[in-house]
Amino acid sequence: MFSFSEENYLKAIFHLEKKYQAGVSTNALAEEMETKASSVTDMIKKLSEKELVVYKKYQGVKLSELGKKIAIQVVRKHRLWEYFLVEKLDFNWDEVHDIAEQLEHIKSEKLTRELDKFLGFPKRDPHGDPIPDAEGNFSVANKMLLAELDKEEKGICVGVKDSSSEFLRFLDKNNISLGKEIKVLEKEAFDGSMLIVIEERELRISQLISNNLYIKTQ
Amino acid sequence: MFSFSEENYLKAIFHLEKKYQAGVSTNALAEEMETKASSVTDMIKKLSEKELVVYKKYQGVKLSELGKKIAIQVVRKHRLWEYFLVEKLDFNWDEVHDIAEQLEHIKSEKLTRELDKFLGFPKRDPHGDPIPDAEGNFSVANKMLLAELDKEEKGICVGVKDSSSEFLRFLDKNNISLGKEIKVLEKEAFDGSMLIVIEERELRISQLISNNLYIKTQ
DNA sequence: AAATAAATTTAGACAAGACTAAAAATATTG
DNA sequence: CAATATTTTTAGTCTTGTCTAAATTTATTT
Repeated sequence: MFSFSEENYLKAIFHLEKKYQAGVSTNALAEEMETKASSVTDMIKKLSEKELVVYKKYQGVKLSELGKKIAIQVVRKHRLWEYFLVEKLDFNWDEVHDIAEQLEHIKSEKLTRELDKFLGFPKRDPHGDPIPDAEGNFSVANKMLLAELDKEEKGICVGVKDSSSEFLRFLDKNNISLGKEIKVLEKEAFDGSMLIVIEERELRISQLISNNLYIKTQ
Repeated sequence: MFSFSEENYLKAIFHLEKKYQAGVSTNALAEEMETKASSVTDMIKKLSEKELVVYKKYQGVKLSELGKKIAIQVVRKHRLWEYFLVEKLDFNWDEVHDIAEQLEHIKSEKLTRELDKFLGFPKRDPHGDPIPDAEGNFSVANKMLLAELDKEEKGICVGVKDSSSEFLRFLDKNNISLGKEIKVLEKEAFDGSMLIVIEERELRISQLISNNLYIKTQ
């Protein structure tokens, strides 16, 4: 059907469209794909001929309806496999990305459906990102950054913005993980740090941390 | 590490070596890989340069120790995934081959180890073929063809020789599946057909069938 | 608004893996 | 054992996806 490379481009455009609704620039895509701008131009032309993207020279690129559909299926597979690796094979949530990058390209609708069923139709992957259903619908999450919470407000940890191994290990070390409730006790205006309660423990975290933790509020 | 194509060639040579111990011919490999002899020559040269195979012009090809190790790992992954698909995702044993052909190339030693553990270290895949362990050892199977059994002998169905969908569906229809005991009641010298008992049912099967069913004897 | 800077595209090249057609080596046969 | 047939290899081409370097377009300055 579509090559790994084509699928990776579609997925990258899908993610970048959130930030650049007007159209994803060649350079932004090149950076995301860790390749050169000229290679991106080449690939965009091919995707455009296949009507997977809408492209006008020098104007950036957007996904077509078809392109978006395919991108979402790749994202769906990626996140289902991540869930599988963590929940069934005891992987740590900072180890699964590279393997899921491979597994997301396995072609079999039935496999994806059956995997979803086997996992109990999970709604979020181990990083808290929503898993689209078979039709491509996200059961949307009103997640926000912990940093946006005010004093005395609370929420449930549902994901991370920065998913680097370093950050994930920091969270593990401090026993911050998905599903746990976090309450803000104090916010320090001076440096943006906050004092939080998690599992009865008080913890002071810097703004860098609270800016990279997603929580779901009631 | 190695490309999908390289891994597929190594696997094909591994399988063909059972039949052609003296060396696998270019044509045999071309047929197995469903490609042209000239393409095979090209690839063999590359594998030879990487010391994955031993090759002398016009003399056929054999796996090196390294090549064999890699081939066995691919076979291991293929069979573990087949087992996963049938046992965990409720696939039928005639549906899993094409998907396992894709999954066998996923690169992660940890994934393979964890999958093996998750599945309970199975010894045979759904077609009855042995699954090598992490070190590449087959816990060998003394399987034989049902056709080789004599009157009044019995065995346990452990696999198929022909794994075409047609054959597998025939078996399902007649409720012949892995793990079931089969006893030979009569053998007809004239046409090679036999009368067997399986789960208290008597069934007459042709020699074509008994020649394609592997059983394990005590 | 011209001049410079930045972004993007084009042109030409390369590696992997495949193909066709032709040449060379090995096998088989009368 | 020469003649024919078969197998295998070589030579040259193609596609995919990438690259560098140069050209072109758009954006930003002064």
